Amino acid sequence: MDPILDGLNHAQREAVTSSGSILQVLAPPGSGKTKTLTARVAYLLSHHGYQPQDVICCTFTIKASREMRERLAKLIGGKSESRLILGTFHSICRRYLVKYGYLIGLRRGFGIADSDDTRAIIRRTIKRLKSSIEPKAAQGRISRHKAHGRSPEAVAAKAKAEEQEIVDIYRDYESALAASNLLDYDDLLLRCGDLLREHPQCVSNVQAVLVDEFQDTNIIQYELVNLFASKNRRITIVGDPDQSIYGFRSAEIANLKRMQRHYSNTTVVLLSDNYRSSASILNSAQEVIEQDTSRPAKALQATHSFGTLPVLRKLPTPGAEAKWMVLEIKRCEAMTGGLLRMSDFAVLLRSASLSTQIETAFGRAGIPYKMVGGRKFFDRTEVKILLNYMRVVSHTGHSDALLNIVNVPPRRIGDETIKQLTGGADKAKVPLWDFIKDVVRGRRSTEKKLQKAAEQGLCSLMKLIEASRQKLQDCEDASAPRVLIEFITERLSFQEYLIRAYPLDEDSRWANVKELMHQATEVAAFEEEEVDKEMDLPEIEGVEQQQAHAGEEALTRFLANVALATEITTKDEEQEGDQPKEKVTISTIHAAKGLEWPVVFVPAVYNGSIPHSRAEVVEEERRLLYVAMTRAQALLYLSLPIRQPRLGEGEDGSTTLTPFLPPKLVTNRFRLTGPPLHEKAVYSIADILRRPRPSLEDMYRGLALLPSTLDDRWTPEGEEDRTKFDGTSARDVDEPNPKRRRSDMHQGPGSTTYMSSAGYTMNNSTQFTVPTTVSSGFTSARDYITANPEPPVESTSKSKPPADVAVANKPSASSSTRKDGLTQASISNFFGGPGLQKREPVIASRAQPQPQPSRRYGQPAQSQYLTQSVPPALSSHRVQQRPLQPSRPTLEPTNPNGYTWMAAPSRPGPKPRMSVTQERTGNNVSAGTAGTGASEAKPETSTRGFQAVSTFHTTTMSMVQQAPRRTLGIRRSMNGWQDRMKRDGGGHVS
DNA sequence: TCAGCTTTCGTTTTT
DNA sequence: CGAAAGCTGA
Ligand SMILES: Nc1ncnc2c1ncn2[C@@H]1O[C@H](COP(=O)(O)OP(=O)(O)OP(=O)(O)O)[C@@H](O)[C@H]1O
Repeated sequence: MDPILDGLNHAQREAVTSSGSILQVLAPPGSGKTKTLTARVAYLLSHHGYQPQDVICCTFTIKASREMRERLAKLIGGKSESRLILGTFHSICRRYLVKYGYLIGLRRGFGIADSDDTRAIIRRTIKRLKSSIEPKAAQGRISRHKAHGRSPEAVAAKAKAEEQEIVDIYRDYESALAASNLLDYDDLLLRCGDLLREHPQCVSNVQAVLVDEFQDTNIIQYELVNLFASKNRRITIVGDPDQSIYGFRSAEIANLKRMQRHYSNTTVVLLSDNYRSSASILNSAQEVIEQDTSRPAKALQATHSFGTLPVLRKLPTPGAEAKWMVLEIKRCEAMTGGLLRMSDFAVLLRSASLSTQIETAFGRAGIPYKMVGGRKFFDRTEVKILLNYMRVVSHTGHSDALLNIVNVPPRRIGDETIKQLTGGADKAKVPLWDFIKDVVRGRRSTEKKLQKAAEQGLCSLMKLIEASRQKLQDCEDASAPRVLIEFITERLSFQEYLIRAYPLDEDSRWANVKELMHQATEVAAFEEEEVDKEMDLPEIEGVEQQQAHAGEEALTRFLANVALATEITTKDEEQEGDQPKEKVTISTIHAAKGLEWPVVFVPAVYNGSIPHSRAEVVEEERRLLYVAMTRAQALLYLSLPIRQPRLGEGEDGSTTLTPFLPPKLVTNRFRLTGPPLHEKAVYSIADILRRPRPSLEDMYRGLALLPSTLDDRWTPEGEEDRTKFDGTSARDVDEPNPKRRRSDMHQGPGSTTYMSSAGYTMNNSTQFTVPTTVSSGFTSARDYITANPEPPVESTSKSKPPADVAVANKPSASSSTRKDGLTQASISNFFGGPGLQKREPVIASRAQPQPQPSRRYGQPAQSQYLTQSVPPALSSHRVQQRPLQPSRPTLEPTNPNGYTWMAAPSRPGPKPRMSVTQERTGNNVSAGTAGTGASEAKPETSTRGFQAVSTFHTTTMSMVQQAPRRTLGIRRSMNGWQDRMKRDGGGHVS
């Protein structure tokens, strides 16, 4: 068998081997589109005899390109993958323009205008034109025009009155770019289109063109695809309309249809098997996307088991939300016996700005993370300064870069001087730099005489730039970027400057400078390794421009890479051990496109965040949530703070759950707290990840460090669980809730205050008083447990105690050396005991006839039964007997389109129904919009009384802090939580 | 006129 | 919190 087709299913193979010249692979997330595309590249090379340099493959991000190159290296080997023309549209276009741009009159050594340049230029012209348009808005509209290929003239032609202003700015902006020899992101595509239209011979070698994530291409990119393929007309694209999330950047889903219309011989292959996510995750995501009624129904079939039901968690505040993630990550890590590592977790955000609280919480908890997307390394001011120096050195006509550094570090060149200089340069119609040079040399003068100090400053700047340019001339290899950075930092006494300017964090800023140097070095090394990184086309007489000067070339390329880079490609930062960095990923949803993680958190799913308050198209926001959810393989956590202080001015800051998660969907497809992670749940995770199941011993091992084996630090309604505190704790909560405070004052500590903030039934409230009252008096968990060997009777009968509570309450707990009553024995019970290990394969593959939410196994009673060696089937029977009264219609695990349950189509009967019932009762909270926390009164009891009990072991331990500077150790006071909160709130530590 | 300080405002998503 | 505008002493 052809190794290329290994591990592909029938439909995938069909796509890979299709003889169709125009091929569209349309498929839902996780169906192996990228895998298929990669295989097709390999297939075309090996079976059609195409040369790698004759194949163009466009991915959406640089990261995706890298990954594909790596995958191909494994698939075909022989280094031929390095000759592929593979990259983002922008980087491929840049390569063509570097080689052939002169054919369309492009000046050599052009730079790329990043969004800062763009913004600066637009701001300047708006000021000059005295326009009242927001720079941001102007920028967006100009880019939109460009992305549709509309020149200023074209816009002007049919512009309405108010558009006229934009046209002026647009024109001005274009000429400013030209003056600085800059191309912006849109220009890269546009000009490359121009080039290939006028000189198709540049791509006359191209045999095949492949595009990933085609649903996110814009019109220009679509045209580019056609131009690339103009010789051989062999195009393969993969995409998924449901995952189109770049409409704000003028991406058009319609390109799919457009292509079908354009090429009547288009072959369309649909894939429907999902290999990534558990069926329960898929179900919920599917229901989200199906709310879009304009969308045609699509087949989507899970190949994995039902797995663990996704979580929709409510928490008091964003800060609590972040802490909750910390706890859940630690809980998952500790309870899965080494199955999950830090790099298996991802936090996906609608906006990068949401990351701050998460980052601080992770930092305090010692959870290693990396932030991708959002604020970029190359955007940091200190880095930016050096880069701008390099840009000026590389091309002195780059006036914007020059303006950015002309007075950094301070050279006594202020607003007035700058006004004189730019005004003079404008008048003389020469570039700013030339004008400055002339002024310094006394060949020209400004209207008003410059101050002496300013002139001196200009003089020293000129000397520096000239010296740097000389340095560059002398450096004739790829090390130029690094040499220059070093030279400039040296000459500027940059480190001293940083110390002076940023006394608070000069060290981290200097570290960034070091990192920049490192980046420059890496680029150099990279170049030497892969000389043929830039493709060469021996084609026609289109001779590439003489490489001019290797040093200059390396410099422009470095700067271009910086402008096009999303994140730094640091191979192995923080050495600190030979381990490859194990880190949680924090990312924007956009940047997570195409990726997958075993465990995914999507915080802040409230109205205003997603859909974003400024979003133009709600459907796109829904797709965004869909994309985020479908990144998860085994565990999916959505969450929201019920109060967001910064939101809504005079309001109480309460949030509303995103409309994309209507109550019915939440009730049916989500649980409200993190799942119990007992043996079977863990096995199911392992199976979905296709990893070996951890041993029970390993699973026990981590437990000692956990404050709780359950997600019970907050109530399912998202309030502080008062049983975790004594009465004074309100102020220890990171974001004190004013309401809560007030009620504290009225009712005094230690009482049942917290009920006032949640609409519990009386029935429940009587239960609450027990633990709450006790908590202020008892001295140790064990005391309490021995004093109350059994939970309150009604609770046992009416509610379902969390699994580990049942365990913790067993008398055997008293033998524990732990004060929380968690013994090895009880832990073992929790997991069902070693004896049970082999009893059932558990939810495994699609062959498994009964899709049951795995959390069923986590039901409290269950673990008790398990300890008694009752087979799961039986225990579920027992569970069903419990007096459950779901207040809502019990749902079939329905699935309108009939695909969600296909993982086990054979017997959908009563079983699933029962499981869903359990879901409901397990989390008896209002599934409705998260409002003020008023939950519906429900007949069934809550687990409150038990949470209190479980609290007792919870409170005794606090997490072990790994990071040395983060203090803490194992804490055994009854105030574990409380102390921790204090610390967490208080920040600094030893 | 410059530099440094305080104040204010607003905060999507990305190549 | 970071950028940008405003204010004030040198
Ligand atoms: N035939 C298969 N058998 C087993 N696993 C597969 C198969 N095809 C794909 N996978 C796995 O499914 C996961 C998703 O694959 P891939 O990333 O290619 O999907 P995708 O359709 O591109 O997803 P997205 O649309 O989210 O980008 C990967 O882990 C991949 O290894």
